[in-house]
Amino acid sequence: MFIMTEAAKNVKAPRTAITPTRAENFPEWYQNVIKAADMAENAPVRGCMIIKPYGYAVWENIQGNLDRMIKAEEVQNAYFPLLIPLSFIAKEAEHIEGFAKECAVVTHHRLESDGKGGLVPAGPLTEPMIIRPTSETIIGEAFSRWVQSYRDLPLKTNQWANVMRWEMRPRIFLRTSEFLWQEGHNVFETHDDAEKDALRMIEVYREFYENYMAVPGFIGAKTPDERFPGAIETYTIEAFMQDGKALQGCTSHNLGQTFAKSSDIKFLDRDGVQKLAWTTSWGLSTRTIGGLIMVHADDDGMVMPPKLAPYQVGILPIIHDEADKPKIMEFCDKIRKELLAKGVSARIDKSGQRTSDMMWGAIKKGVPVRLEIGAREIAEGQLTYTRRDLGKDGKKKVSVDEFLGSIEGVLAQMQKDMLERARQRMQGMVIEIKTLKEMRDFFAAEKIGGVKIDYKLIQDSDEFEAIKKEFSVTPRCLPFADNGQKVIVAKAY
RNA sequence: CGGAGUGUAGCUCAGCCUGGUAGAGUGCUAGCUUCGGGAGCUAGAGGCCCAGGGUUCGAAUCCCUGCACUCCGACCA
Repeated sequence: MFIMTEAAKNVKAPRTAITPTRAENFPEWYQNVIKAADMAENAPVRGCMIIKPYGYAVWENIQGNLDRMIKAEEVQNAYFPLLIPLSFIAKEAEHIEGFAKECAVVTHHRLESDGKGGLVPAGPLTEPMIIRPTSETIIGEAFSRWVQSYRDLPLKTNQWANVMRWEMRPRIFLRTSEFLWQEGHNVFETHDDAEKDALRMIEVYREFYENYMAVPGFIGAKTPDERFPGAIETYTIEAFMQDGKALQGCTSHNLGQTFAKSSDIKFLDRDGVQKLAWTTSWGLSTRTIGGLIMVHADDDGMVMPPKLAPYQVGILPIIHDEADKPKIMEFCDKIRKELLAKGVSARIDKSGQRTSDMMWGAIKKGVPVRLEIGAREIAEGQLTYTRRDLGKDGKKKVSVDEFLGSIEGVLAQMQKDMLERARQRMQGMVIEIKTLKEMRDFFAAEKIGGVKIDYKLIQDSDEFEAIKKEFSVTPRCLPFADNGQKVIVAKAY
């Protein structure tokens, strides 16, 4: 090591791939990470996004893994229509009140020339349709026909679909008017079965969040005013982003008999009596990708957890001399095939860019492991690789056999380290307090994160209402870990 | 829906105050030298200056009216 002069420092001034940095301007940093990783862009329609191949690959990995976990719960996939007759949603008072403001309405079915080169809607519909903001009502209608006997229960159905909620203030991935999700809808004989199911599904999500996303969270129940319209219980995972705001990562609702009543889902029980069924619904959306970014990305861009990465190893051919190119590319391809045989996804950068551009491209995309292969590696039989989350100091040089033998372990370790790092950060962000005075001081000091407090202290409290309003914070959840006795309060996305 | 800001090259923006017909950086294309944590030179392609109206001999620039986007609130399962 040597001591750098001031001049040398300026030349080598630390430069982040993303500007501004997280500390400088978090919302702008977030958007730039997405742009730099080439994951998505805003669409011509306000509030809608185009998910680009690299971002969509993450969604496909979320789908693939979560779908397998959902099916393990004996749930079957189906598909229900995008358009819902207005009369369906009007059936349930509380539900409609929750969604009415956000509904897009289809009122016409035909376009005609206006004689001035434009088109105008003609053919008004006798009954307007809404574009589904969620599918409880239309699935309820089907279930009322499908469910006749206790023998038809439990009925467990999931759909992967797009939904639309007209948003006042869209943010890419986090809050878009159209988004992709899965929504599960289950029907049971009893309240207890439904309650167990709602709890079971939040547990499935917890496993998914921790094991695949490497994102920890506070798992618990929503306070009554934060519940899904029509639900008797809503369970959630509240994850904490690097700016200290909470993000509801998914939800699982015990809907009681609310929707069974409005959709008339009844079954003939063993005792010959017609009974109203009990339902649940549970969902996880593309919003989760926003959380993935805000939890893991750094000032150099995205950091992909290996299990959700579009490709886990980015192979960068280092070519100094054109004559070496065929040999190097052939070697890269050989390594790629060996990785694929082990179930490790890999991609060779064939862009022909300069080394540093390929390198930074992979960094910004958050490719878990970068593998540099040049004439040197081939000559020495060694491979040079770097874990994205450790930075350049984590660069390692090992033999080909050692690399192939250890890569799965390296990826697994990275996945584990990312979760652990996120967990440490989350724990440091939420402090336990005893009084509302402390809560006021905490938010007044603009501290990063949230607080945990005795739930009783915020119930029917005018001071808490005042704090909520003044600092725009909300109760996020009553963690299971505290048996519902305590509540987490924070700003939220 | 309120407050603020911004619409000019693929992207980031300057020019506008003080009207005279289009600029920079970056990216892109080609060539050469380079290349292992952000390289340099040369040449080139690329713009209905958000839209509509007005003022003017003349508007990216001044004045109206829209529209869109961004940020901050409100709202939000």
